Amino acid sequence: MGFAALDKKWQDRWEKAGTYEAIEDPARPKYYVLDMFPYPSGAGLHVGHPLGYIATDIVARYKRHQGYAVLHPMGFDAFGLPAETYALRTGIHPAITTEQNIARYTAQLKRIGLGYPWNRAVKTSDPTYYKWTQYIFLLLFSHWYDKKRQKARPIHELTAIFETTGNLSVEAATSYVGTFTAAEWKSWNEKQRSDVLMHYRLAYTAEGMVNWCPALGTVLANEEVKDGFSERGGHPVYRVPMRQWFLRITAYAERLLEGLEKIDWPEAIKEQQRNWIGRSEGALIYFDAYTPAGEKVRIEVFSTRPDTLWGATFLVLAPEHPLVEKLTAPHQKAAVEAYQQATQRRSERDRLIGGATPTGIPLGTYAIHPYTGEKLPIWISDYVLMGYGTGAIMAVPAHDQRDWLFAKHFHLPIRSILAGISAENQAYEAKDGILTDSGILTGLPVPEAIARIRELLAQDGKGQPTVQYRLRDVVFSRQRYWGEPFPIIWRDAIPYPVPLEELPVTLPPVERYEPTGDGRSPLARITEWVNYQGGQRETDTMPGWAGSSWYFLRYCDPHNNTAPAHPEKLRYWLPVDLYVGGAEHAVGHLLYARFWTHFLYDLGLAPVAEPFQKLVNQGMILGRSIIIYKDKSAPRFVSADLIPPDQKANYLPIRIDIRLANDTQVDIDGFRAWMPEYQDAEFIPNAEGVFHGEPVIEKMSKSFHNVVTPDELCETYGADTFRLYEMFLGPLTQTKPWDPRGIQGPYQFLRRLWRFLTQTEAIEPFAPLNLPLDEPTREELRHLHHLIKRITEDLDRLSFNTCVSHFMSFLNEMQRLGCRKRAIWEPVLILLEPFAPHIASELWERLGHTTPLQEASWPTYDPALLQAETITYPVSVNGKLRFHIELPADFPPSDIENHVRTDPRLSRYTQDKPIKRIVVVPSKIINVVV
RNA sequence: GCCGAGGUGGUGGAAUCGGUAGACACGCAGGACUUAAAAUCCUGUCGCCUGAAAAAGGCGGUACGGGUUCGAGUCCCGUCCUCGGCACCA
Repeated sequence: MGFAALDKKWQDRWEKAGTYEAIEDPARPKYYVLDMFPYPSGAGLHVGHPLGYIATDIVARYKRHQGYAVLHPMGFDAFGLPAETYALRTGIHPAITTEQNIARYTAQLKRIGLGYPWNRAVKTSDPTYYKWTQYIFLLLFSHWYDKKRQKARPIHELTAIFETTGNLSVEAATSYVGTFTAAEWKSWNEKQRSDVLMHYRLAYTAEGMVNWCPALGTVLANEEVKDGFSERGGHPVYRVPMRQWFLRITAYAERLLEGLEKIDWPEAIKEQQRNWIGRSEGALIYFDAYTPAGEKVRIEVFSTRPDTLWGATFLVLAPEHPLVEKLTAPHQKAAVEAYQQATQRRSERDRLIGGATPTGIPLGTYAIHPYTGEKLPIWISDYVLMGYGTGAIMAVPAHDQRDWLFAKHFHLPIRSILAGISAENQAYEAKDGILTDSGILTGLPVPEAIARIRELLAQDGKGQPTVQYRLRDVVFSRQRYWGEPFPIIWRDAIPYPVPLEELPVTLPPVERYEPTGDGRSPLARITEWVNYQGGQRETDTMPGWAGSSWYFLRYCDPHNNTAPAHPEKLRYWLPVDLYVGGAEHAVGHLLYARFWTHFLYDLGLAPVAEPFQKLVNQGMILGRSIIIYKDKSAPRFVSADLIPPDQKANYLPIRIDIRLANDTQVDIDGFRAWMPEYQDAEFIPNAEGVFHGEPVIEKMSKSFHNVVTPDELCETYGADTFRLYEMFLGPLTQTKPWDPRGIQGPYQFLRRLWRFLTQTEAIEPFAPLNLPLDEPTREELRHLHHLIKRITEDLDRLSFNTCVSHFMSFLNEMQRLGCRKRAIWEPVLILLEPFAPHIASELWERLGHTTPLQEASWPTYDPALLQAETITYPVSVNGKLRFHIELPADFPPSDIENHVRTDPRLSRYTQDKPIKRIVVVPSKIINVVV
């Protein structure tokens, strides 16, 4: 039976009729259900990709039947590295490859019958879209974060404050250290002011450490660097400071943390975001130190355990700490510089992992303990990171394991400040105990000591209570071609925004896609583009996640040419009620999108701060590869079932194209044709004359030859079978293997359904469907209403796999009863529509309906009908099930106990012991206790 | 090491508030139809035991060991294992 013919008929018709367009309707409640839009790669979709899309499609259709105005859009995250790499190799413009891939994706998605409003599709690489990405960037550039008001404010309000009071009264999220007065501000020139403002802007440039590989002439990602050398080519890589764009996401750390409490997301993702933000409370402590020249400087350290101040025996600075140079004694200068250089070679990531043996160098100078006046030696070590806290710590080896290791290795003193605690063999890190030898803190328990010292430090001007976040400002520039250009013009080292009316700044055509030799993006080579009205354009581009940080807003108003989206439309649709996608975006996209939405909320441009009310992570679908074994010493393949496990080492495993296998049975001729180099190899089948491969469950990938595409399945079985099977595979959130055999189940179900209702195998030609008009029996109605209840409830809790089972059970039951009655089956078609829209629509039309099935309203169930005429109670004695007892539904509950007591079967199990009591749970169970 | 999720037949999985396991499907076995195959339909399918067999019945069973309860896959405590994330963050 060719269901594929039906697919085409209905897909064409839906497209013509605009069946799935989303329409704002103030009279209806709205429902916004969103998929994580894909990056359109050259490989196309495999069966793993659409899992989430099918789930959301089902939800969208279900909500539509329930009378909601539904928005369920799709688009493409179209900027990205693969298209650029491909362009590097072939010279074909990424825009062309991207366009082709999008066309392919779109066709594949339509083939599955997904009901997207394609007129709302967004494409991040489209200038009409990235115009607004650039616009939002400029908003970030022109705003600062006011900690007092807890929101972003325009930068001109900040300069107004500077002009009247300097920065003394400003509590901002800033990297500016120090204070200035209004007079000072006014005395500065434009460049000086611009530099100061850079420390306040939410999008700013700063020197950031990057992995620079001179031999390759490019900047590398952390993942591309191994032990200081490039993964490709093995060239040395240096950590060098380069000017980069950053977004001040740290300004929103607290709100991003708090916001998690209000949203319905998987605990695992929330926890990851919490860890990523990494809030910790502690204190800044100021240590005075003297340079070899006698100058007094202040070292600020951060500690979550300020109570251990009396246990500090030395200070450690990050090698890149700005005070290192000043504080280095002359006799240590050479060693310190050598150490700094060695550190530079290693990426931050490697520094954290390495750590078997501590390394470090003493500066030869000392810091003064703020309370005891003791001289503490100052060291540098790469276990202290410049990027966290202040880049300097007070080392308390007795109560911090890292400090302990360091102190042991360099024979530095270890001093426990907890009564009765020895730190001889390891650090004691638990936050309990009573302090000793700690001046004014002596005798206090740890928690009280922490509170006390935080107050004291502030009182004495020797420090202050602080909250630190692990979260860091995020690098926002890439030295790449295929991304959004920055709408920024540099003049005399001052960045100026491109005027709004000149947006978008479009990506110019370029002849070569490689980065330039000095680590700038390919755009830097196009002088006529770079030079602009006496200035130079910014030549970096934005990272891949820029466009995906707000696309869900654009869907609400995708063609707006005067704003990212009209506030009224955003107010109607937002927030996203259900967002489905992979867990790999836990701390990337999902955090950035929240950050941007919080920011736009502050500006009144988004109606909510949290964009995604409910989030669900769909599980991965794994592939099933087939491996065949070749004798290592001869051109001979041996059937897998003939090889004892201990002999496997003598064979070379080769993955074959999954299409050459029928289950584990291998098509040998097919294999020979597929891999001609083994044309003449010998194949040894098992005793039955069959040659077997061995199945392996692993990621679906082209290189494993185990990719199954939705297209081939839709052609063979029809889109509805495919949809049903994807859902039937298991719970949405779970990782599960693709079993090619299992598709038979849903396929049989749909065929059986079709045959049973139409009484024919034939799909075409179109024939009216005459179902008996008889009154359904009570039993038939009960089955129907039971189905309605189960499907509705299971859809509400996103349990799609059980829905499919319910449909199958129901058909079994109706076949057993021989019930084809119209009154029963008509509502079932509505229930089935979200899952199998093509077949359900066809049957609906054959029943004589002229309005589309999609507009039918969802049936409701009658609880009274679910009540059976009799109730069968399981009767257990002392918890063991013994027999069943059937009672009329209206049997008075109070009489049940007596009824059971007199049942002749009971005595057999009570063994004449007296009955202690009888527990009756109405309509559930009866338990006799003896 | 820390955090999170989970462990149920040959397989995918079901059991929503604790209610007396294994729904639904795959696979497998047997049968009907067929010259045959495909397709379709029917029967069986957690293990062990009583029974010639059908019927019927008994015992054990949801990673392991305890506990709470009339009753535990479900709740509590401890142990083991698997998967995912983080990992010198002071």
